Amino acid sequence: MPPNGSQARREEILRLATTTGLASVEELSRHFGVTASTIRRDLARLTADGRLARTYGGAMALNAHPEASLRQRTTEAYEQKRAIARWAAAQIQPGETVLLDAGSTVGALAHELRTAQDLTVATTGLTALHELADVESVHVECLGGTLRPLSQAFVGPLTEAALERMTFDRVFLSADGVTADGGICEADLRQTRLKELMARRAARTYVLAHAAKLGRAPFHAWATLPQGWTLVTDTSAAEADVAAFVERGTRVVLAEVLEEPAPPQEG
Amino acid sequence: MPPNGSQARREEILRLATTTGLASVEELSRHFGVTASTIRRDLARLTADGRLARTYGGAMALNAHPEASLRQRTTEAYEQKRAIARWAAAQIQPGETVLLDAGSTVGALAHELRTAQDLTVATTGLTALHELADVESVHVECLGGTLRPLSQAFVGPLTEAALERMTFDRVFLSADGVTADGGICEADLRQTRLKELMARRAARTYVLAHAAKLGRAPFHAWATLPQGWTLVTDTSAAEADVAAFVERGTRVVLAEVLEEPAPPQEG
DNA sequence: AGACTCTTGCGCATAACGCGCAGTCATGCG
DNA sequence: CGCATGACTGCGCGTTATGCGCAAGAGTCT
Repeated sequence: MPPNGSQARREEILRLATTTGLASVEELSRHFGVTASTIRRDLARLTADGRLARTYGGAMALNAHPEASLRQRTTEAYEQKRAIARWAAAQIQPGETVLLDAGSTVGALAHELRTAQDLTVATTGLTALHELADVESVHVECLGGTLRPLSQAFVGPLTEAALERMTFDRVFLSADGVTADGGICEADLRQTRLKELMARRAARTYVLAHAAKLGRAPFHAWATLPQGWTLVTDTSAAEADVAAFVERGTRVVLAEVLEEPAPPQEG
Repeated sequence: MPPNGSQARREEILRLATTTGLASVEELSRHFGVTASTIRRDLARLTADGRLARTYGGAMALNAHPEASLRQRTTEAYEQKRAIARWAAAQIQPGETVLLDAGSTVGALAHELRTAQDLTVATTGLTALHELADVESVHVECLGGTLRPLSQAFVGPLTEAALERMTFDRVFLSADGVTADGGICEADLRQTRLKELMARRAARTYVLAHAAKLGRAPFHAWATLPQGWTLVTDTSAAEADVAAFVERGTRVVLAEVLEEPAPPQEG
């Protein structure tokens, strides 16, 4: 027997919500033979614990489980990342095969590619995989490998072996930090090594990194890229940062954040 | 300029909801300089289109996009699948390395394994991957390959190549149909070939299929399994169906659906 | 036994909701 | 040019869900 009646009911509510996708207060109330108040209390508690989301007449499952940390990262500097992703998506020609790294900015690119038509996408990241999983018009190849929970990225021998079986028109890399002389900075040596391999398998290499990542070196593993790569950042980048890259012969693109949103005419 | 003022506002609302994660009616009302009624109308429309979910004071993003078809499959015969998954999870010993197929039943198994401690899971399915992506105590290996959107499964040369680099203590396979003489029935020959390979790489093979799948052959691609595999189904299986498997020397397990849920005392 | 915690049901004030009506603006047709 | 049409918005009202306080029941520990 479950430890506690009310606790068990909450778990069951959670289960119903995640499977059915939605559960109304009234339904739940009838199902358990308790008052709507009790159900409401349960839902309030579950919501407070961040385990589901409240809707008007009931509750719904939370996409939740992973991505709590990732989603947060996705939202920060979202406009910049989106602008970068848009520019990157525009570079891709019909019929090409591209390689997408893990990371939120590259994830934003994957989102842009949902509307693409004649395209093959290979990826080492779970984010891109998830973005494109239901898109029938895009051929998706997953390189596989060991999943790193934090970055939602695949690394290791399987990934590298898969890489050796493919080449790409373009590769889009993410980074924890980028410097003009060092290249890409990451937390994990396996990850930097993989990025180097990825760059080597593609005709054109792009690094997608919004302005805040330029000149930053939060970790100590580095990936050096072959000459002729393109840094795609946003217009908020400091001129000095950009200049450092240009001096080294790196092409720098400043993606513009376009202000399509409605007029915020505060009344 | 966007086509229409109200249309643009709705898109913006949607964008705010997906990035911020949540947007209140009042905030939106102030942001756009319109009445709460208008916002409510927008939200109602967006909700009706299935593009976001309504909450009490506002709206929130919908995890939405994938799984529409998959989630539906997940819910049907859910109790049976869960019982099967529980039994399967109980078989796995600490320190083992197991291989999980794609499919909703195996996905339920992956869900059960979220609480496992010392375990390595390899998978050819996106569902299992997603279930275990945020679980730090489980080591996850993705075999990669071509993603089939419908079944959310990886197939093809990359998957097979990755398989050749690993062996497993147990493999848990899904099936569109199972018969005593034919084995596993699937829609795609690549998928059946892969399942055969998977079975060959594991010391023990389990096929997870709820009662409705027994004796069914909805498609015409077949995977034959090596002797000594175990069929895991539920107690609602017809005796004749079960007998057919037992006669052929297949071990059959009937997982019991336990009725822990609250009394459905309809008033 | 008595105090305490947890939980539940009930009643009520409040806030959010949906709906209908009327006014505005742009478009299109006679 | 005038008027009908459709889309959109603001406003008011009745309906509904919500949250809170209070009291009662069940179980536990001292």
